[in-house]
Amino acid sequence: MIRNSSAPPTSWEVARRAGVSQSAVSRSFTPGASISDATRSKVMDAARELGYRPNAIARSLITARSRIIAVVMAYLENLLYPRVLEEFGRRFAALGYHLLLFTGLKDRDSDPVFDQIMQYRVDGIILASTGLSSALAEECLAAGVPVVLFNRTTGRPGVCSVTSDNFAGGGKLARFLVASGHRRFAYIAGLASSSTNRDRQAGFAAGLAACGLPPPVVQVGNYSTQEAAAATRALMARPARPDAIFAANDHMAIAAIDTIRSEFGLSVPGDVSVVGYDDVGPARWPAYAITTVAQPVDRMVAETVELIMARIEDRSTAAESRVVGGDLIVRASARRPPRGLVERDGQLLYLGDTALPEPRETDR
Amino acid sequence: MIRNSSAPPTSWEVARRAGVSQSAVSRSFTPGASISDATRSKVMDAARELGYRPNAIARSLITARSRIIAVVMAYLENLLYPRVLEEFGRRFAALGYHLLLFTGLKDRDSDPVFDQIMQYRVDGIILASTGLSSALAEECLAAGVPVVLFNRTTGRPGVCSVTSDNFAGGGKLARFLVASGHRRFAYIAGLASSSTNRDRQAGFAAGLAACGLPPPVVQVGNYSTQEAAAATRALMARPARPDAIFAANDHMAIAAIDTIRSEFGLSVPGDVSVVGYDDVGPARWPAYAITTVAQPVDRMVAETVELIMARIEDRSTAAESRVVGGDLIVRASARRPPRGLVERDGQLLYLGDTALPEPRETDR
DNA sequence: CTGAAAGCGCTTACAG
DNA sequence: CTGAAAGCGCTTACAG
Repeated sequence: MIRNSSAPPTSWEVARRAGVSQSAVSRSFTPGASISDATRSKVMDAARELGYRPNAIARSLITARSRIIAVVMAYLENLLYPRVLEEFGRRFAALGYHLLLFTGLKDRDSDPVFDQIMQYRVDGIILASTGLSSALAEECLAAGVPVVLFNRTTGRPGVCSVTSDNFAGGGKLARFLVASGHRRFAYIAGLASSSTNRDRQAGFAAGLAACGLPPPVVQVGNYSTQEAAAATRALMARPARPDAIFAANDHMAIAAIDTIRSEFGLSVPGDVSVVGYDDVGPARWPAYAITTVAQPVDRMVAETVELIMARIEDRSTAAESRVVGGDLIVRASARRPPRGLVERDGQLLYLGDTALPEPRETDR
Repeated sequence: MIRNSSAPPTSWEVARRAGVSQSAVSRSFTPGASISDATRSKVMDAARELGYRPNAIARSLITARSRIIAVVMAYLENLLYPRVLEEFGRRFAALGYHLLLFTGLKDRDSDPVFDQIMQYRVDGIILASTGLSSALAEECLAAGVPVVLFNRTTGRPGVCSVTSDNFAGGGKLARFLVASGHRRFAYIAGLASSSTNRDRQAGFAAGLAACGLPPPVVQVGNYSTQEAAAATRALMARPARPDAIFAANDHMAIAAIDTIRSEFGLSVPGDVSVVGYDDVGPARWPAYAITTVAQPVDRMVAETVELIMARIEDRSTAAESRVVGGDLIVRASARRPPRGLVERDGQLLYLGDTALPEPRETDR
């Protein structure tokens, strides 16, 4: 590999060495371009000798396609998101797209972040774990850049989103806990600004209502370990201690279980049942064994990629909200109901009890 | 905001609207460029009206600086890496740099990944969690792109790296366990190709040797939950069951603890002590409370950023390997020694026992 | 199939 | 301080 300077070689240098035009070099690296085998192989030889790689930046400029997708994922502490990120990495790599990651941001102003994203002329934007979702989505819409909200929705129509069926999931958990004989229900809420949190809570309350029960006592955990622990303390200090706690995600359910066991010396599920949402890795660890509603990450990522790619192909494609279902996976953090359990693929699922009423969206 | 077409406005359009030259527009967006306040404010007004943002792609092409850093992080399952990623995001954003993330890759060939990275003409590369480190580092070196290995080293001199002092950490754990009266030592190894794993093991063995003890029994866990569980089973099935297990990282220590408790019905640390490495979030969860050596993530990230930026400024800067120390944090997963414990910042640390010999690098 | 040429949207000497 | 112009490294009609 011969290199005359420290700068990477250009298509002109390859052209000179191969004895062809610069256009021929470009065509050799463009799948489907009209070029003879003989020319292409001369070019490829020269390219190899020089260590040439097409400059994606220059290509982006002329084609107005960067093949870069911005992913905004402010917080990675909840293991759901790292898993999601890996899956996005895999899928987009297979399509020849790359990920520009915006993480570790404090939730202040959305404008600077958005400016950065737009300056790189990304082909699409995925908004996952961020308090900025709504504001950013708004700006993307105005700028005409394809955007998909992942694991959240916004009131604004015209914005694509992919979520699991949080309302139904909350309802399933309510019926599961009622069927297991619990009587005093509590909910540890996530961020108030999160649609996912609101839907889970609404579904939970609707599920209880359908069974003739009042809404749960609510304490706010804001998806944070510290705040969820504090919320648990507040709940456990009540005169009428709850016997079933639904934490808006597994990450907070872990904090709740730890707090109940280590600070109150009580047993989970002996004294109080705790259920979560997501089915992240630690939910499966024997120390927690959380009964939870699974979010089908692979499926959700696949749908998101599909929505983004369709809108990159054709920007006028109408907005769409995809909702995918998730199973209630029964483990050991909550007392179990006498019936309705089914084993599938080595996992115990709760499919419901026909004796119990099913809440509907209209109950919301 | 007026927009005539769907394409974002260019500096020419801003120039026309502001009644100045295109150069003036460019200068208005270049900090330190020579431009009058009057002209700049005319330009800024026009830019705001049109929704103009400089095209970073075009800028990159002409300046030969993309302000993009590639981060290769194949696996995010170990929570250390998401935390590291967030910190990189924060620090590079503050410097006006962006992260192109390569994750979710299977460890096959390094070439395709490297090709992708190079096509975007990134200004620097950080190689963190990947089996491809050595091969990729080699290619970066050949291509003259600044590269820093994070949490690993390569035999090759000339490659920058940032690690914690894994050898010393392994030694500290050995002395800690010896001082606590353990006699039968085991090591659950990470990937054989990982320098971090090798250093921890070497330090552990050297620490034991300095106390006149033989090397630990070794089973390989390859940093995987499944394999670490299998390794634990193999260790616990031995006639002379170990009374102290050092898992090469916390992620595997968790699997070991779960396996010992749930499959063997034994107590940690009552029947067997388990120690780890990293001090990731779950190590602090009461259910595990892992005694572990902390990796000072913020410090390691800061050093990495410093190394990368210095080499972006001046490519001829000589390679450097930075090693930062980490404390042994004492929690409840291992029996404690009678002395040498000190409380600092609300954490219990093991500072060593002067009665015990300290292993040295030369013992390796 | 091939090459000469225009142009993507900027930055930056250069001359005034 | 300002503008005209060259040029970054490509893609892609256009003409042959």
